[in-house]
Amino acid sequence: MHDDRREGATVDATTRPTLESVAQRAGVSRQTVSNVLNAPHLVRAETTDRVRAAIDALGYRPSSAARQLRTGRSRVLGLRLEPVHDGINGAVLDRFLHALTESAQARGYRVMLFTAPDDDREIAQYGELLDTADLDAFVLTSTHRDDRRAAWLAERDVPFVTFGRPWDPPGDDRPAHPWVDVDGAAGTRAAVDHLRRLGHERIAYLGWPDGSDVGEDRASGWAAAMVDAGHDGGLLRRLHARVPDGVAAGAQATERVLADASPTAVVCASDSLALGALTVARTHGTSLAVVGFDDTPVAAAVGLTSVAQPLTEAAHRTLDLLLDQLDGTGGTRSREVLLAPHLVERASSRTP
Amino acid sequence: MHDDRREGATVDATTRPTLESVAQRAGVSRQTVSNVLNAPHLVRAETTDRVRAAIDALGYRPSSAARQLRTGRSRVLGLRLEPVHDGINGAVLDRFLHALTESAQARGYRVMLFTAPDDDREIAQYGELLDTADLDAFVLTSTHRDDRRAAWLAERDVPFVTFGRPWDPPGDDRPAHPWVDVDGAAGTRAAVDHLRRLGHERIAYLGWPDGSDVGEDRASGWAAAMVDAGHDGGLLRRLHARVPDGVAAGAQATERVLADASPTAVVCASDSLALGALTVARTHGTSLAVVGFDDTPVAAAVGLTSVAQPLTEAAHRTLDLLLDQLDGTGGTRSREVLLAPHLVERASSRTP
DNA sequence: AGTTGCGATTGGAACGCTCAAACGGATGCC
DNA sequence: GGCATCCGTTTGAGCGTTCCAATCGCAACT
Repeated sequence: MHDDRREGATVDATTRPTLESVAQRAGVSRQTVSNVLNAPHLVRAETTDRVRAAIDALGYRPSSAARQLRTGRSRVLGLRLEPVHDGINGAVLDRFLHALTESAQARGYRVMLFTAPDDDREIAQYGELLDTADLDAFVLTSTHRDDRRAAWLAERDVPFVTFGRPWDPPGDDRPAHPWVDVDGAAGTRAAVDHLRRLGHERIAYLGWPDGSDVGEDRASGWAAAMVDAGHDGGLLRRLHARVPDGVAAGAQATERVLADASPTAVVCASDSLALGALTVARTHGTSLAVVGFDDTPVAAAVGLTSVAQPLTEAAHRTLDLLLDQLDGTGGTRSREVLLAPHLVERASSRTP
Repeated sequence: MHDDRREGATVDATTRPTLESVAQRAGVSRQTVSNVLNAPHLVRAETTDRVRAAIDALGYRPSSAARQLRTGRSRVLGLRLEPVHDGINGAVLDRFLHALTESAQARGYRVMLFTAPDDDREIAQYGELLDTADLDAFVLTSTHRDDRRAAWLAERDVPFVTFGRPWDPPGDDRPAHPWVDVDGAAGTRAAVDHLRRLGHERIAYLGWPDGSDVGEDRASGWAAAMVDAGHDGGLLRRLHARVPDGVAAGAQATERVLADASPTAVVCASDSLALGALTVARTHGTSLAVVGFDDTPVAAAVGLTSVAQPLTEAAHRTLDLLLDQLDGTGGTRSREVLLAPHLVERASSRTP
C-alpha cells in the first residue's frame, strides 16, 4: 500500500480535501462523513470503517472556519496577557499559561491571546473577540474586588472560569461563577508547620500592606498556625511586617523585625520578599530560616524553600470547569476548586 | 440622537448584524458594504458615509469565520510555547510573547498558541494548524543548527519569521528566510566597554560550554573587546570560564577564575551565572564587578547590571517582516534584522 | 397485504463573507 | 446619434461545514 493521496476522482493534488471529496471516495454522502466525525452512533460500523479509511487516505482535516461559521463555535479560548510584570513573581501567570495551553491542546481547544491595559478595555476586547472571532470561552486571571469582568460575561452567558476566587464580600449580590484558586492560607500554614518541625518557635511573617486579598489570605494562614502553636496576640503583631513587594523592602523589613522580635525564621508572601530576607540572613551571618512563596525560578536558583502553587493542576481543573460549560457534560462536579499548594524544601529553611 | 440599535427593518435585537442587515439599513447592497470595509477607494464618499453610519448604528463587526472561509486567511499568527523553562532566563521568551501579542493586536492580528515537545511535533502542529485553522503565519523561536522547521515552512510557502538568526554554517544550501535577532556580541562588548570605563582591566567571562551558538556569539563579543583593549591570548584563555548555566555553577566557576586569574570584573552569559558570581563577590567581600545578560526580573531585584535585549522592538520588527509577507506591501525593507542590546547599569558593576 | 416504526443515509438549505462578472448611467468621442 | 469608456454599484455563486426534513430499506405488527 503505497502512499498515494491523490486518487480521488475530481480531486487534484493542490486542493485541500473536503467532506465532499472524502464522501466521494468512500461512496457515501457528505453528511455521512460528517456524522462519522461528529455523531458516530448514527452510522453503521461498516460504513464508519470505509469513511475512516477515506479520511486517512486523503489526509482530510475539517476546516474550523466552515465549522465555526455553521455552528458558531470555534474551540478557541481567550486569555488576557497582562502587562509585563515587574518583580520576580510575575512568572506565575506565565507558567499557568503554559499549562493551560497544553491542557487545552490535549482536549482539542486552542488558546488565543489578547492584551488590555485595564478591566474596561479587557471587557471591550471580550466584545470584539466574541463578535469577530466567536471565541467559546474566556479564562480570567487576577480577580479582585469589584471585578466587573465576571458580571459582564455572565450577563451575556459567555462561559468562563476565573483563576482566582471571587474576592467580593459575601453580602454582595454578584452571581456565583466557577473558579479555580490556590489556597494561600494553607500554603503559609504548611510553611509554619515545616519550620516548627525543624524546631522554630518565633516565626515571623513578611507580608504586603493591607488591601490585597491574596495578601490577607496568605497572612491568615500564618497567623492561624501561630495561634494554634499557642502564640499570643501581642507577640504575633510584632512578628508581622507589612511592606510593599520587592527585594530591598524585604531586606529592610527583615532587619526591623529581627531587631524588634528576634525571630529565628520568617515566612514571606512572595519570593521577592524572601530573597530580601535571605540576603540579610546570609550577609549578617544571622541564623534565620526563610520560606518564600510561589516557587519562582529564582527560588530554585538560590536555594530558597518556597510554597509552590500547583499550576499544572490549576490549569487542568480550569479546563475541566470550562468544558463542563461548553460540552454541557458535567454539572455534577463542584464549580469551585481550591487547590492546596505544597512546600518545596531547599537550603534556606535548613539553617544550621 | 438616542441609542436605538434595533431599528433595522427585518433585524431583531438578538441577531448579530451582518453585511446584509447593514446594507439594508444603508439602502445599498451587501457588496458595497463589504467594499467600504475592504476596498474604500471603490465607493463614492457619500455612500461611504451612509454605510459607515449604518455600521456604527448597528454595531456591526465582520465575522472572521465567514471571511476566513471565503478568503483562506485568518489574521492569526501561530507561536509555539516551549516547555516550561527552568532557570532564570526562560522568562525572555515570555516577555517576547507579551510584546508580540501587543504588537499583533495593534495591527489587527491575533496570536494563537500551541505546544510541542520537539521540532518534529512542532512541524506536525504546523500542518494541523494550517489545515484546520488556516493560520496565516508563524513565529519561530529558539533557532538552532539543523533546524528543519524553517525549511518545512518555506517549502510550503507559509510565511514565517524566526526570532533568532539561522545558525547553520554559511556553506549550507538552506534558503534564506527573514529573521530578527539580538546581537549578543554587541551586548558583551558593551559590558566590557562599560567596565573598562570604570577602570577595570582584567575582565573575566563566564560562558557556557561549547556547542551553543548563542553562547559563542556572546563570548565572541567579550573576546573581541578584550583583544581591542590589548589583552594577550594566554591571559584571555585563563579569564574565560565555560560552565553549564546555573547559579551554583556560576559561583564555583567564579571562585576558580578568581583564584587563577584574579579578575576585578566578570561578564556573564546569563543572569543565572551572574547571580552565582554576585553571591561569591558579596559573601567573600571580594571587590568584583558583575554584569549579567538578559536583564531578567532577578537582575532588577538584586541590583545586577545586565545586558537587556530590546524585546519590544524585536517583537515589533518581527511583525513588520511578517506583514511584509502577508500584505505584500514591503519587499524593500531588509529581511534580516539584528538589534543591539543595551546595558542596564545597577549596583553590581559599581564596585567601590 | 397494508401499515407502522425504526435505523441508516441523503439532499437541500443556510451560516456570512468575498470573488468575478454583469450592469446602469454618465461622459467622451467620432 | 451611435458607440466605446469609465465609475460606482449590484447580482450570482461558492467557500466547507452542520442543521433539518425527507427518504429509503427492512422488520415487525396488525
